[in-house]
Amino acid sequence: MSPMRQMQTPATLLRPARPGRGQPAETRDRIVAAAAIAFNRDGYAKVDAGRIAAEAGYAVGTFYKHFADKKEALIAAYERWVAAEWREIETLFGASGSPQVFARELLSLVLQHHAAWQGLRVSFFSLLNERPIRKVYRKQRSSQLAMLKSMRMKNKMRAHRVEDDAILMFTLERVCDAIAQGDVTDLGLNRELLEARLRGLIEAALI
Amino acid sequence: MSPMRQMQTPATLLRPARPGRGQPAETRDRIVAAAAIAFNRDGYAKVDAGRIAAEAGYAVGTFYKHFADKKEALIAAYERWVAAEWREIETLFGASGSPQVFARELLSLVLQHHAAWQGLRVSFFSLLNERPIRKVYRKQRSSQLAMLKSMRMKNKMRAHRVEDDAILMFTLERVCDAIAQGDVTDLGLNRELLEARLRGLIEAALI
Amino acid sequence: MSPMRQMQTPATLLRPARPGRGQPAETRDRIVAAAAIAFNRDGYAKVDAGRIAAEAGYAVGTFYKHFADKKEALIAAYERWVAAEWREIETLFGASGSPQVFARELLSLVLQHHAAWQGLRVSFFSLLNERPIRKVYRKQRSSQLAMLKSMRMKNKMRAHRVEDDAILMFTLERVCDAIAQGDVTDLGLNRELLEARLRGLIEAALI
Amino acid sequence: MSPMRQMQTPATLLRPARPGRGQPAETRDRIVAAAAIAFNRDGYAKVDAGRIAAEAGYAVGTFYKHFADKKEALIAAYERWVAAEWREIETLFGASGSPQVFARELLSLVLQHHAAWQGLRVSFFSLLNERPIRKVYRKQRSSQLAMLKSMRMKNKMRAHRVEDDAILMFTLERVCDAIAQGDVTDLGLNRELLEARLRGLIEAALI
DNA sequence: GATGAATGAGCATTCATTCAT
DNA sequence: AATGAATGAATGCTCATTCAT
Repeated sequence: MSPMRQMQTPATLLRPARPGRGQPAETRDRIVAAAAIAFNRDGYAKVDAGRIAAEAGYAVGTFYKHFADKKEALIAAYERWVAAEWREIETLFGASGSPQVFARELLSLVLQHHAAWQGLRVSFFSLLNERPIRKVYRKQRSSQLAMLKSMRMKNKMRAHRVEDDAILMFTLERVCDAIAQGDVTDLGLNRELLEARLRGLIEAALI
Repeated sequence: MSPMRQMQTPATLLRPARPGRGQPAETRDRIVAAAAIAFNRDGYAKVDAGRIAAEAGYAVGTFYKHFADKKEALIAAYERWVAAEWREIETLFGASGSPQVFARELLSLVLQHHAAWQGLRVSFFSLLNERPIRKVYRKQRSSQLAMLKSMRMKNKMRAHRVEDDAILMFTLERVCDAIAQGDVTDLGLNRELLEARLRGLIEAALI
Repeated sequence: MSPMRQMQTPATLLRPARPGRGQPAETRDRIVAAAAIAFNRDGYAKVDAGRIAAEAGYAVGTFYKHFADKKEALIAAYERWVAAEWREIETLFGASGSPQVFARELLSLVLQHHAAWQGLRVSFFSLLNERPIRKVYRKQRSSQLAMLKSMRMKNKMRAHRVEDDAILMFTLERVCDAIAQGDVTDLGLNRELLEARLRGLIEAALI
Repeated sequence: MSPMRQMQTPATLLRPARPGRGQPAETRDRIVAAAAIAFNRDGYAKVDAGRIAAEAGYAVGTFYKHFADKKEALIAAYERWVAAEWREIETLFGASGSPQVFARELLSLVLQHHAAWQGLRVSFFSLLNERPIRKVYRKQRSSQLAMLKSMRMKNKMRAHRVEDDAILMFTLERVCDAIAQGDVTDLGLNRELLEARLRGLIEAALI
């Protein structure tokens, strides 16, 4: 997971045989990472806390030291995933030049993320009717819209409606899911064209 | 086990009279209907076959006479829901006059359906990584695109790309979900404006 | 099952479409035959009454018209099997000449029967602790010993102890089971030698 | 679910104190012992894992921590039983003097074992057509034959065929089963004579 | 005599969670 | 901080049996 740490000191000196005790935050982090992978691979319902813990190198008890329940780990995994995606989007935005280039790179990024973490997304959305999940979901959405807005402002783009941002976001997300899940080719759609249309929508929003 | 009990009271008093035999198709239908409601209300994972059966007026065993497993009932419920929605859409399309009217009515219909069956949709999509669910899902999508196409043709609309239909469909669906789930107001978005934009997209597709 | 009946009259005149009503004894017989095959193939616990009925060409209800419960069908199937075996043994005994020939033919017959109906035997013996099964089992054993005795008497063989008959019977049965189940080759035993020894035991009993 | 309940009474009053953690091996052992007794008493099909666990002093879950399924517990119980029997036989063999004494003691031992564990044996053999059961069965048989051989060798007995050992083993086992199950007296056989014959066979094999 | 829809107790198995060590 | 043995409620599913038609 984090090969860097192991290079600083001989691993055997730092760690007593099994995982051993480390910074709580590190432990939590490893578990979140393992949870993300497991949920993504097998789906929320098919992964049990014990398995996540084991894959992170710990015992079940440790899992429950860090999370009140399984759901909490899912939330943490999802939040981390969203944060990572938006961090990259912001980087992209800061770096790129023309709207065309940005649109191309953004789409490519989103497609990649959705393809790689499809299962995690499905896991999260399958619990959307649970209070805490919904709450987190809305918080994310809200901050995404805010980011979009600030992105546009920084570039002095012309006034724009949040509603249009929202529609763009939903469309982009939904279509990328479809592409990532392979629906698109299965339905006989031309992926190139589809992507071109999406790029067009993004560009239009940036002017 | 305790044959004595049977002597104490006539069997007819002990049992609330069998529902009596009916057409298997009717029975199945009642169970599908009950399943749709239950999944929608509580979510796939929280409903057990026994409960569905009971709500339909039968015993568990009867459920399993008609469905190989819980998943099969979910599929049946979902298919029935989709079919109902598209039946109404077609009726609408046949009846309405101007694109404006049609767009307004279509949106209203879709919003209503999504609001009413949000939980069923989430239930279905939460199993999207299971082979049979995905298969059904794709079949549905495919036939929806075909319907869209034939709808456009009947009205001699100008040539149109399937890809654009697909994007419209995804956008409409996703935004309606968001509205139906209450995200929209929660995010401080103007629902009226949002709906207006969607109507605009629909109208544009119909010309 | 009984092709003869069908030759007397065009089947369509005699039988209303499906199995139709026939002599109760015939129906019962067909079910017993199907039960024997099913139990033998899948084992008592894995066969359900409905399946037996279906394989005999009837519905479950019919099964329970003829048998109080599943066990009863097993008993009937087993009894029929034992009866068949001993009928053949008696025929053999009546026909054959030298003890050597009889021993060879008897062994061959028993081996064949055990190999063909191993699963039925296991099914039956798995319920040996149930009262009715045990009762039937003892009745069978008893009449087998009686047959053995009368067989020996008819041939004016020298006085012999029932106990020796019993031991022979058990040995023959047990070793034939082992051979039929393939244990023998699996254990690296020489089947030819084993059979020779059994023939020797049979011959010794006949002198 | 109902946190209220926990406020009404201290948890310690509600729960009969956990058995506390013990060595996993000990736990497993207790469960195997309980399983042997339960299967022997009621038969494989009539015992459920929960009952076995309870009789061993644990909850169902603990049973499944140690065994993949019910079958596995049956296998463990049977293996333990066989091992115990052969351990005693070897002890007997090492200790005894004349073949006559050994034969008498061996027969007595086997009779006792079969009488006491008849139900466990029937349980095991009722699953003989399942792959894992058969495998275990053959392994047992194989090692039994090997033990017999080594026993004979240690005593410089004259060369002997494995096949004869096998026949002796099967005969002894089958007749002891019959005696243990009470068939013998029920069939009007003289148990003394029967046992005498068996002793004779054993002695003959030892010279 | 035959049917087969309906029943529901029964059972195997899982897994989130706890807590003594 | 970490462990992992133990818990037991929950759930999916089966199947012997009944009985109205």
